[in-house]
Amino acid sequence: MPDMNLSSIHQKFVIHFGEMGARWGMNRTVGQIYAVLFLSTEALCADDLVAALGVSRSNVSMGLKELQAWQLVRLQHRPNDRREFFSTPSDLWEIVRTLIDQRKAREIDPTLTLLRELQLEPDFEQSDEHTQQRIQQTTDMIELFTKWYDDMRAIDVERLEQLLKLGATAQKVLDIKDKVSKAGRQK
Amino acid sequence: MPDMNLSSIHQKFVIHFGEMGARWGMNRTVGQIYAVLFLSTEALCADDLVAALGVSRSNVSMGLKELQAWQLVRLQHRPNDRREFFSTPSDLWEIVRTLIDQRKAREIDPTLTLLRELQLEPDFEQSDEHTQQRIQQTTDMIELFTKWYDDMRAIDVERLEQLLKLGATAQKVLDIKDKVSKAGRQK
DNA sequence: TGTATATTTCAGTAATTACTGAAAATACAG
DNA sequence: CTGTATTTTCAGTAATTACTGAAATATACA
Repeated sequence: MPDMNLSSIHQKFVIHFGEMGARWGMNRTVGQIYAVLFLSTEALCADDLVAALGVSRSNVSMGLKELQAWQLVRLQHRPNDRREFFSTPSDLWEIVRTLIDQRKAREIDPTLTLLRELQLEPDFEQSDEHTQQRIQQTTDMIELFTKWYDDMRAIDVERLEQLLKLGATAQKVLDIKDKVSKAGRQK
Repeated sequence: MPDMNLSSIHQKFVIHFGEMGARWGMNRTVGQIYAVLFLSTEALCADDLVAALGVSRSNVSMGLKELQAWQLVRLQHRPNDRREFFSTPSDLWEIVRTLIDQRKAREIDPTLTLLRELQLEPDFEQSDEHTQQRIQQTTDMIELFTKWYDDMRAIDVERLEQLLKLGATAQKVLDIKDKVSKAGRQK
């Protein structure tokens, strides 16, 4: 990182998210571009990012393309300026949702597709019990998680936050519900 | 993949998890080793994996080391046999928990540490409002998720499964709880 | 249309990561 | 100890991925 005319805080944040980005299927530069945009008060153009990060213009261009593919950045224009300016959604929940959606689409969904295909193959029934079980278990678990996630996606942020905060307490509430319905059935 | 004397089902599964492994901070071979162990009825030794995957002995050795670091495989010995045999936990929930724990420890926890450090820096107060907010928001969100996950970790699998299956329904139950407690307060 | 500005593409190169084979270390039975 | 089976280490190499600069393309508008 040669340049980086960023404050100490920004610099540390950007470097960290560069490293993290690398673990998340993006690369360091992509992570860093995102971090700069995330902390920036206003939308930035490609050259701003070149200045901030000290990487080549073409690298920034490719990085922005990738971030657009992930739907993690917004593109906007200014009057009398033909440059493109980029920003991140101000709502962090939206960012997190997008991230999960994208990773789900790239990793979970193809896996689920494969697992279902395997179960339909003629060989499947002939494979050993254990293999069948493993594939079934995995399918079931992914379906459980994805259905749950779809549900969570649908409810509004405030309630979702409430629900997450409750954590294990929720379980206690459900126990009560359970007892009540059992009692109902016994009548 | 030269060798692979695996059934068609196993082969497809193994190749897929190899590709996925690569996106998950492991590499292809590590993913493939894991997949073979996951589907195997019995524990396997390093040479079994060499035979199954057609990669070098040293590659398998390194892969197994990494899987042990992730705590994703179990090591066991057989009487009158010096070799080490490896297997995966039979309980898929345990595997998933380990995976989440490990990724949390490698990605989330260091990020949280950094964010907290940034907030303690003298520069923090001087940075612009937006930056402060972003860092605060991110910290809060990570804390929300990690606390929720800790809660979920603590409850037993059966109830967790029940809770996940409820999904958005849980929210309705909580609404009722909410109304009840409000009514109580009004008394 | 031409020109200035902005963005993208891409071949070449740099950097990183993965893999191998050979040698070294370890474990253990006799 | 000695010999043998097993695992690990590591230097060298292969493969992959990231990055750059230059050229090509696109865009706006005079």
